[in-house]
Amino acid sequence: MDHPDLPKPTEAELEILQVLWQRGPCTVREVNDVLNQQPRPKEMGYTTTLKLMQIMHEKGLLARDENARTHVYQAVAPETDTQGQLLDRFVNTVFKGSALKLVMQALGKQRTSADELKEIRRFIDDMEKGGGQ
Amino acid sequence: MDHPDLPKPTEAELEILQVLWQRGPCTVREVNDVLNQQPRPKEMGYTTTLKLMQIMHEKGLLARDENARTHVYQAVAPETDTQGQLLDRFVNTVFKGSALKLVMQALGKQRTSADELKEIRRFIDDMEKGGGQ
DNA sequence: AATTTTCTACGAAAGAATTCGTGGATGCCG
DNA sequence: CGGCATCCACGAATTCTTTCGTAGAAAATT
Repeated sequence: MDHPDLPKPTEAELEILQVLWQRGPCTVREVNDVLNQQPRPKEMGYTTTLKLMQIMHEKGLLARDENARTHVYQAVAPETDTQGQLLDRFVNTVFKGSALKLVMQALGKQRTSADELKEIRRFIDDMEKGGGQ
Repeated sequence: MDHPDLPKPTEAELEILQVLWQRGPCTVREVNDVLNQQPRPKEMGYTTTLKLMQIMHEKGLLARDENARTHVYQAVAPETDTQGQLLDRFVNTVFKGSALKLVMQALGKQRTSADELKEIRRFIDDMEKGGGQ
């Protein structure tokens, strides 16, 4: 445990992280291309992406390899860690801390497939046996 | 269906909504007091709360009764609607649309009580019987 | 009736997050 | 070599959010 704990990524930063998590280390060009392929309100300029990634690097969100002229970036924190952190925050601010309410809304809202429901049930079984409390 | 769809509330706005959802129609003074009772990084000034609630009113997030000199505000959208909207957004941006992943993280991360787990199980049972698909 | 308190309105300041233009360096191609 | 494309750095402009000071009207207090 020696993380100088990373700041909460902003919306735009999160989009970039998604790309890096999904595709592994990338150049700014790659990230920018991917972002602009996927549907978005407004095209994102190259220098915008660049600037964002530079800031993220300063903040410690991204590591980069500067050996080649074209730098290669990658996410520092693994996806699930960040998801967990954001989820905590979200549950607290939107559901006043009740994970239960959140889960029920999530299950109710999206039409969850029978398979998924089964999987969740299995998951609950495991929790009750194993790691309870 | 005639909502001019409400904008996504900001963090600060969400705090105000929480108060209004919990306590029903309130004056600015009440909301401000409640906010300052509950633990927060920095005391919120009265005019700050006022301004925020005025803006929320302009945006259509709050309705207000201006009959008395002291206006009374209330949330336009019910809590669960807003939670649902934010949840959708959140699932999409953070979990790439997989409600399943979100649920599993939520259950795994927070230590969920046995009672809560039971309740969720019951909920799943209902879903499988009733509203599935 | 004069003072003090409580309210709204308004606008501007302060802060964050995002977008973009420009300049200089490096590599590539003719 | 000379132009052209690509990259990084930097700083400024823009936009969104939050905070606050001030002013004037209405109510309450003395």
